[in-house]
Amino acid sequence: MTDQLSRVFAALADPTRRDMVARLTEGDHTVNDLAAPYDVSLQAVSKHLKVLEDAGLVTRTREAQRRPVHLEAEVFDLMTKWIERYRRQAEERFTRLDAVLARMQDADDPSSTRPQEGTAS
Amino acid sequence: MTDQLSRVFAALADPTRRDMVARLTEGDHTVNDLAAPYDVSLQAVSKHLKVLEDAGLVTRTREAQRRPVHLEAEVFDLMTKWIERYRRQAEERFTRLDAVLARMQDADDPSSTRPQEGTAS
DNA sequence: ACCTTGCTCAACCAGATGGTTGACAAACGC
DNA sequence: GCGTTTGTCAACCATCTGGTTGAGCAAGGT
Repeated sequence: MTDQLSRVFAALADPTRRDMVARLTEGDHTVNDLAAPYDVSLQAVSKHLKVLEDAGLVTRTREAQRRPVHLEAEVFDLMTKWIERYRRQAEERFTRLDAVLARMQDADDPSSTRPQEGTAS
Repeated sequence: MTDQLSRVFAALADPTRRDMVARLTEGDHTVNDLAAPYDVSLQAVSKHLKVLEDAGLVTRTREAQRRPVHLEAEVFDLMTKWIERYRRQAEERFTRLDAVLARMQDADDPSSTRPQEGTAS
């Protein structure tokens, strides 16, 4: 699971991490700040942040003794591109299938007026 | 990890499964058919399909002794919605931040370049 | 100087994941 | 009926994951 796309999907497969990302859209947060709503140790949150960081979804800088976490929203595009590509492809196929079904029904239907000949050669 | 969104993300975090989904956009495939390109046992592929099925990305029907696998592309919307929602939010904040920075620069003397993110109302 | 705050690293643990092999079921071809 | 094709189920195994606690480090506050 070395490629980034896999890491991004894996990172967002966890509800806690998704919630963190959601909250980071409001703006940067410190680790303690992020950890507050969850009923887990600070270390667990730190681990979650490492996962998000390795996926490229987040960066951590330094500011005094605090380490503000910043969302890198561009990575979303990676996913969106993948998803949209295949969804579009699936939809196109679906449309083509509809066309095929329509033609089949046309050819099959005894009451059809059959205004055209068979498959054009 | 019981919610569907988590299962969908987790399912797509594996390159083999993503490739399967990609190939299924061309149309339904049998399990053997799907397994062909990969250097793993048929059982492993069967497991991958179970993961995709549990995520709602795929359905398996029966047709003679074959079990054609069918892609359920609507589930993509679940992800797209989540992603787009937060990406939009992040971008909006980004825009607001730009506005704030512009105002700061306007108010401050150009020489003063403190990178302070003080509580702007 | 010393304590507190904010956070990470290391070690450990239970459970999930992704792979294997072996057995078996279900439907067709003969 | 019998074997073949197609695929699943079960058991096992190594590794990854998400959690824990304990130790420690870096930067301010006093």
